[in-house]
Amino acid sequence: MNGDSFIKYMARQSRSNNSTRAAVADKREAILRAAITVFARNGYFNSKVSDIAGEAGIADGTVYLYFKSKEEVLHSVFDRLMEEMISEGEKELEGIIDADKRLRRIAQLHLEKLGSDRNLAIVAQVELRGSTKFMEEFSAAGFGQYLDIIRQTFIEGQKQGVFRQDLNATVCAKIFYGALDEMVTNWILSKKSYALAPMADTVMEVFFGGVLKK
Amino acid sequence: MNGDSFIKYMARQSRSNNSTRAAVADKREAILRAAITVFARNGYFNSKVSDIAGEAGIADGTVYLYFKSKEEVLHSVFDRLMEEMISEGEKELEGIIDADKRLRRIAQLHLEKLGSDRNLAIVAQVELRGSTKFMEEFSAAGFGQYLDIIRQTFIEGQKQGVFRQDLNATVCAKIFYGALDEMVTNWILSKKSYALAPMADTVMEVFFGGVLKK
DNA sequence: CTAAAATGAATGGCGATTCATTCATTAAAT
DNA sequence: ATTTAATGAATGAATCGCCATTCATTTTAG
Repeated sequence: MNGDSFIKYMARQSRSNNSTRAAVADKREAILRAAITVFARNGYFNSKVSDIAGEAGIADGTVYLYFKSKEEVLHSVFDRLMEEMISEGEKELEGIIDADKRLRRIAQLHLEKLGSDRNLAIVAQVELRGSTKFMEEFSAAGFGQYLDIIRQTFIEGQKQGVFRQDLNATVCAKIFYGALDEMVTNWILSKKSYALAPMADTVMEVFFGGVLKK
Repeated sequence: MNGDSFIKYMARQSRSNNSTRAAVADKREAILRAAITVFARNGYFNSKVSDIAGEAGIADGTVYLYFKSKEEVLHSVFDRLMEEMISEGEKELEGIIDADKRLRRIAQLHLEKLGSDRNLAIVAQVELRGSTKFMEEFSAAGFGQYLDIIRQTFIEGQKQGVFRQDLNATVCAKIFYGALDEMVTNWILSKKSYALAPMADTVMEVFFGGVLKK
């Protein structure tokens, strides 16, 4: 009748396969994925909880069995993203000693991560900045931590003697992050479809060598 | 009784002093200023029209005599800002020939403009990005134009032989803009109060020369 | 059969927008 | 000059639709 039936049927099927704990995690996961899709499409404030539920193939009320409020859903999206970016980053960087190589790897990972999920990128770029309230919470938490990793890496590079010592590490970290961030923003806005990750090379080229002819 | 009387009295006074046209412009202006203050404090979606009216010292309904809707108020804020940045920029750049000097001046103007009005900067950085809808409208209009001026300047620099010719002008323009943008974002989020404009120097230093030790 | 999970209709509050009314100002009439 | 009428800007209480959240009922699982 209303077209939901197939989705709902599949949801029941998959639930019945799993242990309770796994099923709970799955459903949370499904709601988060649905939320990312819906938020990316309409923005947080224009998205209805019923949209998220519909996208996830569940009833409106079910969302509230897994999240306290609509706002908590958005929070959870960010929490998980920052957690993933930082932990995946740490693992990837483990073996790399040279600060310049580390920075290059961070740039690649950053663009790979967001370039691999356009909806997630939209939510991250758009909604995270969508309210100063959220920004303040995040600049104090995940985002500040992320920027700090870049800053520390830069300072390391200065100690290693590969980076100019006359430059302020904090500002350089912001320039580095800002450049990457702009690549992502333009990528999500662009009508053309192109790969995001390769742009890391040009960013590093400029960040390391500058644009002036020698 | 309700504390409005003085403000309302002044409003009436000022109306009676001016020609109708000037009075209309003034009131529009007052509403826009109030909106910038309120949007900066609460974000667009959390701001009520009655908040804006209250901040402007007028009745709720009066807002609708000057703007079709709440959304149009936000739009007008952006329209005016982009218009100002581009026209002021063009005027300032008139006498400057060298592309590197032009870019430096653009960076200074950008940070001076937003650094001189924190509330405006908050609305520009946060709300403009706060919905894909707005972003799309603006990347097609004012913002795209702004980025293009930077790109053209870069290409000019390549022709003049001051910038490396092996770099993609579009990407370099984005890096340049992204770096500036990040300075502004961090500035509005920071609890510390510092001057934004001087950071243009460090940005140019890195953008021109890179961070690697020669 | 019992407990847990899911449902979705109903609720309640909020806030953008409207519009009947007020009132200062200006124009017209005497 | 004084009174009267017309104007339209401004008001703010009332409206109306929307949507987050709740909860009585139903379905599923063990």
